[in-house]
Amino acid sequence: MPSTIRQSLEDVYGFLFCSNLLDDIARAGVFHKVAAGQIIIDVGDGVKGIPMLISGAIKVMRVDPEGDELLVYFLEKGDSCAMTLSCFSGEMRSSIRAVAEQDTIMVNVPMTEVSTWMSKYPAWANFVLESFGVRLNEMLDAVDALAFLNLHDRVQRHLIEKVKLHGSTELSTTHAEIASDLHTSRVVISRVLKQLEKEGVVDLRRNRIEVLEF
DNA sequence: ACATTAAGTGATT
DNA sequence: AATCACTTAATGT
Repeated sequence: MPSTIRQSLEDVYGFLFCSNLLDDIARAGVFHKVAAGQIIIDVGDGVKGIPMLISGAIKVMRVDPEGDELLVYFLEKGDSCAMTLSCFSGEMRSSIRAVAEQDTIMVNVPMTEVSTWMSKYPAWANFVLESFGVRLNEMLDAVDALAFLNLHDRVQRHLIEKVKLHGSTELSTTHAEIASDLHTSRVVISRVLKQLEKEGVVDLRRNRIEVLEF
């Protein structure tokens, strides 16, 4: 078991980190297997470390006081989450909700190690800073989409994102779920999807959307 | 066959 | 683009 964990770390992060650091991660990191749909962290939860994805995908979203959600970005294999990095000093609570988009394997690195390795391993410092930057940019993309794109284009973007993420043009999702991701109502998603179907962009069936054009 | 859940649609704001 | 108030279609028991 530990050897397979060490091996998957090697597979995903080996090109970035030396074997000493990989050993440290394997030793100090806490491994989690999360089933699709499961909430990994919720608004208000204490943040105990930074997650590093081994496989699968995680949906990161904002939640309004009524409990309605808005997708911010996805995390994939090799990604880390920047929001948790802002919890460096002191006890800070999560400002986002993270849900497993697929079955996911990840390792959680405790905050204490995150900071000691910053000075010990340049590659680690680089990784942390860079992933912070990438998250920030993805967040700006999400803001842009919200501010500048009409719903039609937002839906299309979202579908393409999902296709890339799942590595398949067959998406098993519902109109209601997309509506929740984009923070709108199911009825308008159904209408937008009907429109996209007329344009030949998608093929619609119950619980299934096939993206034909992207 | 019946109940439940997903999706389609016209009308209204 | 949102909401209401249905209708229709697909699926599970």
